[in-house]
Amino acid sequence: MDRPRKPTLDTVAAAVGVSRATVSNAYNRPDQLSSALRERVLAAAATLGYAGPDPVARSLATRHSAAVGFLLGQQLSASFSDPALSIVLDGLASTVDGHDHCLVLMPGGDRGGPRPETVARAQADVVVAYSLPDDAPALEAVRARGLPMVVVDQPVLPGTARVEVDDAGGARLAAEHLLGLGHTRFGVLTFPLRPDGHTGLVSAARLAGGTFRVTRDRLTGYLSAIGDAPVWECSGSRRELARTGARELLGRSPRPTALLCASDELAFGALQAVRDLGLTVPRDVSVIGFDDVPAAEHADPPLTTVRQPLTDKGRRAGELALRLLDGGRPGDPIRVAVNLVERGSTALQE
Amino acid sequence: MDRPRKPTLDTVAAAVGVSRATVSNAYNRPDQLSSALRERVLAAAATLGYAGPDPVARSLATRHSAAVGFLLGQQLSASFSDPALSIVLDGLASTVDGHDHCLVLMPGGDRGGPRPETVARAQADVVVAYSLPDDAPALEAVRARGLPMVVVDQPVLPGTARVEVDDAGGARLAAEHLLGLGHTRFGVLTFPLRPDGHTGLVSAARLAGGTFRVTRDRLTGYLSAIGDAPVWECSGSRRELARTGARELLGRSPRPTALLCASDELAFGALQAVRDLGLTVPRDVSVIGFDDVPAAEHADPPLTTVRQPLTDKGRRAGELALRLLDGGRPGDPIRVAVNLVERGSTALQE
DNA sequence: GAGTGTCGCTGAAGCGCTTCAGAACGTCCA
DNA sequence: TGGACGTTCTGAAGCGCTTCAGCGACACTC
Repeated sequence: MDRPRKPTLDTVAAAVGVSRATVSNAYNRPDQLSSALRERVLAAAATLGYAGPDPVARSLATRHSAAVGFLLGQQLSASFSDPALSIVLDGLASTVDGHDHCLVLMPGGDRGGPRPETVARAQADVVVAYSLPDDAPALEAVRARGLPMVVVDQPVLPGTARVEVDDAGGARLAAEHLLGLGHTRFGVLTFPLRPDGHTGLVSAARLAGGTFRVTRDRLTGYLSAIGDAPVWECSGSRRELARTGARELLGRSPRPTALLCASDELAFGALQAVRDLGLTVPRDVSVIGFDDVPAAEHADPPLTTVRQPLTDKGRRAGELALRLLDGGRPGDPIRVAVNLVERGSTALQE
Repeated sequence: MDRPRKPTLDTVAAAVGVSRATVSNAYNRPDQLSSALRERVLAAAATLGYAGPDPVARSLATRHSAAVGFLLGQQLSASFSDPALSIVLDGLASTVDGHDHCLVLMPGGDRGGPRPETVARAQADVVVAYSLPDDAPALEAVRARGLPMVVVDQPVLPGTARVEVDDAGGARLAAEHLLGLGHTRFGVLTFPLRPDGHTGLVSAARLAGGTFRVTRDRLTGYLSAIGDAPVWECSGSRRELARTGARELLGRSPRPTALLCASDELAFGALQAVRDLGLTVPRDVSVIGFDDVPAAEHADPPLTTVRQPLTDKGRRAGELALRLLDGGRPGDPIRVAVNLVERGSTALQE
């Protein structure tokens, strides 16, 4: 069953009796031919069932592909359930989408980031990396291909554009807020330090050897202000995991009076855990988050948290990506600001 | 500033002193040359900084691109906050990722589905469409390009592979459950019938003219069992919108004793609305959802809902996509099963 | 009426790769 | 010894497009 061969530029050119260049121009540079001829070309294309220049061939000839690659540190499912990531991605998408670009998603497996083979085959001419572990093999694969890259929340890589957040500073802000309220006994809840599925209390060695920069920085920010405190690591930024972890932390004696969480998502789990134990936030336990996702404001009680401009981060990343796409230089890192948003989940500790 | 031209196959071939075909074989058909030579080629490539065959050129030559396109009915932001979509996408991704394929996301604008231009330029050789409106222009664009397509939750398109769910049957199951519990006064909460941002009560005409098949079917399922009932349409499947809508419905007199929601996400908003009014689920109001996303089980109270196997749906879509990629025929539609999961959000109505 | 533009179109090179039909050179068996 | 076969490598065609120099032809200008 040989289906009719797909029409190409040549097919159309032959049908109209013009050169191939002219048909190409009809699609790409309407000013290069008379509009009458252009109409004839387009009409012929329509009757022949020609849907326009083949994207792959066009990419080869023009040497760019109108696609932005996105390197994810986790599986797609985890990514999609992470509101912070979703918002960043949305900011990014809203920027690049307006320019007829597609997003090529390269999800990470368990090993922290996409497989290098996936990167090697992906048709994108700029790549955005987001919260990968420092040693993700995909980063090397991107470098090897010589693709321009913008890294968000990521280790400093030479030659890349960057969007940075002062995670440590933000975390310190949160810790100092609690200190100012008179808290002295803390528990810390965090998402992974390494992509190995670990759950439980974190040793100093593990903390120091963490490969997720964001995690390390937030924890460092917390601990540098409050001194030593038990840190519970969840294997993902999921509230159910945090609920379990928070119960562990609250079960220690003396019981912490404040829980510092590496993300809002974890803080939501902590709020639930406090309720589970018949305690009240913030009377018995203060809880503080990080990110300020939309749900933070609507939590019960509304969550005190460190705000980072997530949409903006994504948008900035998108703009940088577009700039690199145009052959621009990476330029200086863009730093976005963080600030503390005081709401109802933290209170004075008598 | 002319950066050194990127090495190509020829560069490597020249360096090693072999033909271009041999270098190509070193990457693609190791059995076609001695392993000693292969080693030399690969070593030369490494020192030259050659990262392997260019994906675009390779795609042009082989006429396939190892990418699966995904047509989204909504903007990326909405997509990422939709747990059901996320789970489907994850199932899909886990299937195609194992085969070194990437996912090319084509987000929809406000108009219901991606712009045709985006589709025309996307480098994918199979496309998965998910919950687009019946009349999405992107569908026509895919057809025009002659790309194979698998449609999920979608109108029947000739020549496409399909994954289907009995939405109407599932909804009827839910409605009959409530009827069996003695309920007689209902309210229905739904996500959009058309991609026009409408919020508020739904007229019969609007219902009949809805362009989202899933919405239409679920509502039809509900209403065919319970008879007439007020239907509130939210402009997205977001719990905050549902919370508002549910408050409206519960404000009517006589007050409904049961709320049927087109998705779990909407049901979560409904639960909140009931609480807002100082009422209790399920004593005062029963609430039922659709999808059975993971959070349904952990809701307060745990949500009675119609379960559809979301991950499985995505996986099936992925398998179909891979089959089409291999030149396979679409075959018969795959139907996945739905069933009622009774939990704590529904109860007898005295 | 020679010089200068502009407009509309074409020819041909080239983007970086795959692939297929051989060529060259053993090896093996009869 | 010679033919059949394998193995290893190569030459060249071709994937479908963009783009750039250039060519007529026609319209202006002084």
